[in-house]
Amino acid sequence: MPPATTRSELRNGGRRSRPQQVAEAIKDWVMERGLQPGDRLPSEADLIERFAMAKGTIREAVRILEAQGLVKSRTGPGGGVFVHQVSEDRAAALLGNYFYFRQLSIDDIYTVREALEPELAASLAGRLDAGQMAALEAVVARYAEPARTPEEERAQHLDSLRFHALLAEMSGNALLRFLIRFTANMLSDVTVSRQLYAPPNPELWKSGRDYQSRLLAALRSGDRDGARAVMAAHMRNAHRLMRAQEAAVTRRFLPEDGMI
Amino acid sequence: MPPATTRSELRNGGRRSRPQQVAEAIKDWVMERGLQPGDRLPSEADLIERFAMAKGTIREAVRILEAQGLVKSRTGPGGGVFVHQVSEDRAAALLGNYFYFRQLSIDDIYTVREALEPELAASLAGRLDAGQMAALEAVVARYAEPARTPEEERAQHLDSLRFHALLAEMSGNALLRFLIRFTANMLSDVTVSRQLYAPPNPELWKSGRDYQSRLLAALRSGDRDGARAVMAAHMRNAHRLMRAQEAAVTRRFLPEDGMI
DNA sequence: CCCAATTTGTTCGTATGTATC
DNA sequence: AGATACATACGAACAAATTGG
Repeated sequence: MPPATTRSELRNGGRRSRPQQVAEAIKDWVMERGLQPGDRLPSEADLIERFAMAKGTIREAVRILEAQGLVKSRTGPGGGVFVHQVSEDRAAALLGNYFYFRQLSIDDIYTVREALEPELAASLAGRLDAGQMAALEAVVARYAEPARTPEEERAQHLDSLRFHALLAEMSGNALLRFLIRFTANMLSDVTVSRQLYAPPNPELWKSGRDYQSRLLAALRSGDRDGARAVMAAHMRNAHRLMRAQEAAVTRRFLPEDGMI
Repeated sequence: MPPATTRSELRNGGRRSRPQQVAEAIKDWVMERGLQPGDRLPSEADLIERFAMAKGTIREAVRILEAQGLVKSRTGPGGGVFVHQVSEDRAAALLGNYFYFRQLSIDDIYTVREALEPELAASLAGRLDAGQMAALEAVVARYAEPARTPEEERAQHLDSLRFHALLAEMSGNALLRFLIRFTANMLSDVTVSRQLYAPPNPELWKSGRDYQSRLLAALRSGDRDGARAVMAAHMRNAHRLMRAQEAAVTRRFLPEDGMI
């Protein structure tokens, strides 16, 4: 943040608009001071004075940061603009926008899942407590019976994606966790909007269930390589089945999370 | 986009500010019409009229979309607000914000790289033309000589990250491409900010070079499994070396007075 | 329950900057 | 160079939300 009443010092490399410059300056200021989520930024009035700019300009700057999920503002006494930790939903939505004009195929997504999911499984082997194992088993129980209609089949498929999301949540690796949940969501967007799901198939259901139970067993017993291998086989199988339904990922902007 | 002069129809789930609602409405409008990059949105004046809102409100809405990389505005005649394809840099920056308060360790990043990079190598085996192979060889040539100073070592390390980024660029899988480049960039951010790089080590240099040349050979000959295996070994080796460096650095910075 | 203070949110009128013809 | 069309910025006033008395 520049000293009071100067609008110089706003490093303007390439014809950036004033709100953009101000947003950058605020971001730098937050970094330099090591501000944490919940910390309050100067009030709008303060910013107007310090940057010597009009209210609208300052507001646009704050909007930029807000759109990126970096700050949050509240009205009223004790209100103001606050540093905010970017939520996972927001980050996923923003990254999803990147792929809006870059059609991803089922193959593209599964190539990444096939690489990441086995590592996740391996990293969790022997590290889950009873509560976590129970939560996983509860999700698996949701498809204890083979689907009889396409709607049930679709619901089970989405449940199995939830299984992977839940597993990811148990990882201590924030990057791996985010990527696995992101890819699973991209995939579930495809199946929902394109109504892309397999017709009821008892044999498929049986093999899927088989993978899940073998995975849970390996996780419980701490069999790292076993968990990895089971998950890898599971992914290859799922990929093969989905490839049959090959379709382009729907073009759709992911909604931002409304409020935290 | 709502019909002219109505501000109803703005689906407001949970207390979103008007600019946010307008931004969402514009986004929906772009989706519904299937607008493409370069297509022009209604002028600011049009938007003011159609949404029946003040200039400032509309401008904040446009800023939100601009901050997300979805639109771009130009002044002057023929100017206006245009649909824009989110750039890779922008997407990477926005995703990077997500990890600002979620410190990633070297281990976290390498776990993902170890999973993804071998798949990239496998997918490219036998699919690169002469020009692409030449480009890769040119980058490798940049560290033809072992580094003699820590600065040279660091420069070579960054060059090798560029090698991976270049390789990623050749993938037809937009998701894999993005993720590999993103992880490589995160890694170089971490190593730079923590000044985390190995001291000159001819043996390390030799093994790194060995991996690269074996990888290029496998890529040229179309040896899919060979490329995957070489890259996997390369990643494991790099991970091991970086982990040692990280441990060394943190040890060096251990406080002498009991502070964290 | 109402009132007052505080802070962000919205509006309008006007002026300036910028690119095209 | 001048006219035109567009975004950009300013400033003052008013509205809404939240907190505390």
